[in-house]
Amino acid sequence: MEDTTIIQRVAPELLPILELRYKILRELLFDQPLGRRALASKLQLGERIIRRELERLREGGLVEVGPDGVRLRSTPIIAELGQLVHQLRGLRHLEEGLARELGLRRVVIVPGDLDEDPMVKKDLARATSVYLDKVLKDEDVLAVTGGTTLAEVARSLPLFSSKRRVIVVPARGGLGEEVELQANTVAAVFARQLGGSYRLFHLPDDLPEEAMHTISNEPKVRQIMALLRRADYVLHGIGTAEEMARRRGLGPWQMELIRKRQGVGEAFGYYFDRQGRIVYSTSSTGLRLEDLQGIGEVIAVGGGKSKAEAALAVLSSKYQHVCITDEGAARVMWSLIEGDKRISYTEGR
Amino acid sequence: MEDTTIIQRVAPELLPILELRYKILRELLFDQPLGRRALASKLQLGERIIRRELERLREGGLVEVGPDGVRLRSTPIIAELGQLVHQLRGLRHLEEGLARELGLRRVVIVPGDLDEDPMVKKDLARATSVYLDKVLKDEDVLAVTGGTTLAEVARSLPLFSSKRRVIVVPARGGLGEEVELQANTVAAVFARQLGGSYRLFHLPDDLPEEAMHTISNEPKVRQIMALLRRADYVLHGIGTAEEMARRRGLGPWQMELIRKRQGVGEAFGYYFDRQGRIVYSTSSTGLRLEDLQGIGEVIAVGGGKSKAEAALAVLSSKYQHVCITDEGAARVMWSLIEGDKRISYTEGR
DNA sequence: ATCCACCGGGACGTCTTGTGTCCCGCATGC
DNA sequence: GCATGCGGGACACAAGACGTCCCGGTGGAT
Repeated sequence: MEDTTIIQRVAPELLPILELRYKILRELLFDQPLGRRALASKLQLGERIIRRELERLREGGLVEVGPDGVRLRSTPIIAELGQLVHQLRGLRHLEEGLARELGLRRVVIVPGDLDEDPMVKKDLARATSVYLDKVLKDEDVLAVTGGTTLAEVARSLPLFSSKRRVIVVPARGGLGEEVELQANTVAAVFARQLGGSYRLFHLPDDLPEEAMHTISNEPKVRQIMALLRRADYVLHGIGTAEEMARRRGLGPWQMELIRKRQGVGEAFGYYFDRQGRIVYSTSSTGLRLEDLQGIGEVIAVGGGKSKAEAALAVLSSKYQHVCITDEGAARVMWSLIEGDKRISYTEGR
Repeated sequence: MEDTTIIQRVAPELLPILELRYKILRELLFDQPLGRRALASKLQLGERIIRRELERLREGGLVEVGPDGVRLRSTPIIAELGQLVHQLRGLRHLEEGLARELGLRRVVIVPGDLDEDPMVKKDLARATSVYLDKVLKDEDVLAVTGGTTLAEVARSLPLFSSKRRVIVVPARGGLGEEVELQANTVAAVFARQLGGSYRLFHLPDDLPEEAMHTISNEPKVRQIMALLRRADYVLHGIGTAEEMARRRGLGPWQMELIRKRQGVGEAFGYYFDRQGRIVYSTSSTGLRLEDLQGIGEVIAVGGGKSKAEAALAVLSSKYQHVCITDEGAARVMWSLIEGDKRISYTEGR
């Protein structure tokens, strides 16, 4: 295991420290001597912060301080520090790049590839719980879908630092899958692990539209729908169009249509092409896509190279705010984005 | 340059953090689950400290916390962390080992070997100024000898974080060397750099004993001697017996006597063998060896493989409290100590 | 020679974080 | 049922971080 990997796991707080000092040293590489007010201004940092950091850099023999400002004492180490920072940042670059390209608030990437290592699902789950632990507050409403990833997330919730009195609601109805993977069950496990409460949704997710209309007038259903629409957080898995079409029991002509229209990703019964455009939809009970616009934060979770295209499709729909994925999927997404840019550039010439 | 070397220079504060976390994880390797009060007790640390560290280790996925205590989640990383800590400690082990073996309060080692790289003298000087910066207070009295190393130290004093109103006194008289290397000059440069004051010692260091007696009754000389005897710190260089005998102008029969008696190191006109026993002495003006016993802290500075034996001789005399040296000298000192131990062991059987 | 701009160092008040210590409810073993 | 150890919560106090301002020094421009 690389030293940088150990440090990332054991003392991740080193990175911001090194980043800051590298920033200062690099600035001095371009222009020296500089005073700390000038450095503070250039780097948009507090004067006191710069003073503290310069003190430490001086103690380490990297700079010397004179009446006219600060000078470097050792320049070769700066490039090597830059490389170290880059290594420690590791997936941080990719996280930030994808967040920027996809217009997301946050991307969290765990090492590995779910396609190659099933244990990565546990890491995805752990990262999701850590994230939720940071954002969830008492009395928040959390809507969750089903599926294997979210079931694993639910099992990981003991990682929470403290009980949280949230209301957990299934974001969709049952899909005829194993009871353990249904949104109802996931919601119940979530709630129990968090010390909160939950509401159940005793409906299938694939009713005919007429029945859907009739049932949506039921008071209980309206109540759950109202709760769902004001959820603070929605947590949902990412599926490929093909996989989800099969799970929803779509017929061959429907699947052919989706394929023909190049649908690759699915969420909430909607099928998206690579650009995030809806190419097909099935009615579904529970939250609909347009309901997501009123949600505080929509978190998509999923990993594995094979799901990268689906993830990109779903995320390009601009309904999500946060994505938690693995390195395998992230790298493929990045390549696809880069490829898209090259095509756009070629088309523009 | 190794990553660990970069970290040592740019963010040395990482080491105590990793050491602490390694300590906790290693304890759990032996015995788990453990509660934080038990860990606090075993490791002699505050309960709140342990709680904070466990929180971070939990966030990093290294441990999991249950109602019955803390368990490890990932054991292979612990051995690797141990190796990383060992690497980061670098010369710290040698510093602590030598301090222990020589009964010193502190040993400071800078990388490199003065015999191979003259720049190491600058590093020795820098380390000495950093050390003095930490210990010197206003109104302290500092006695300094001469020589090239201390002249370099004097030039390095701008590294001090703030002016210090200390009184600097030459610890000995002139030796007929270049004026720049004389204790008087070194003292003056020290004082000027520190913003303090200094006293001069207008005497040669190698007067005949009768003249020494006569002059020691002079009021001015008595005054300086009184000041020297109550010095808070003495800073002196380390010389080989041969080199110093030559500088002091000793005759061939005297040098032969020192050699015959296996004198290898010299300080304050005293010549020591490997065990720190005095094998010869010349009268000298200024501080005498026995005066050192009343000094708060005696700091010896010197480096280079070729001086290791001399350093060991001087330090074995038990007059010093702190030693600042380089890695070249330190490693040879360590080997000599280990060799002494083997000889003692063999002789004991 | 004077003025101005920038420098480092000093310092103070406020805010944030760290730490020691204690307590509560839970779980387990006897 | 009791004792012991657990994690989590919380509070008071201590320590450190930070923002902000000021002073004297330095050097360049006029």
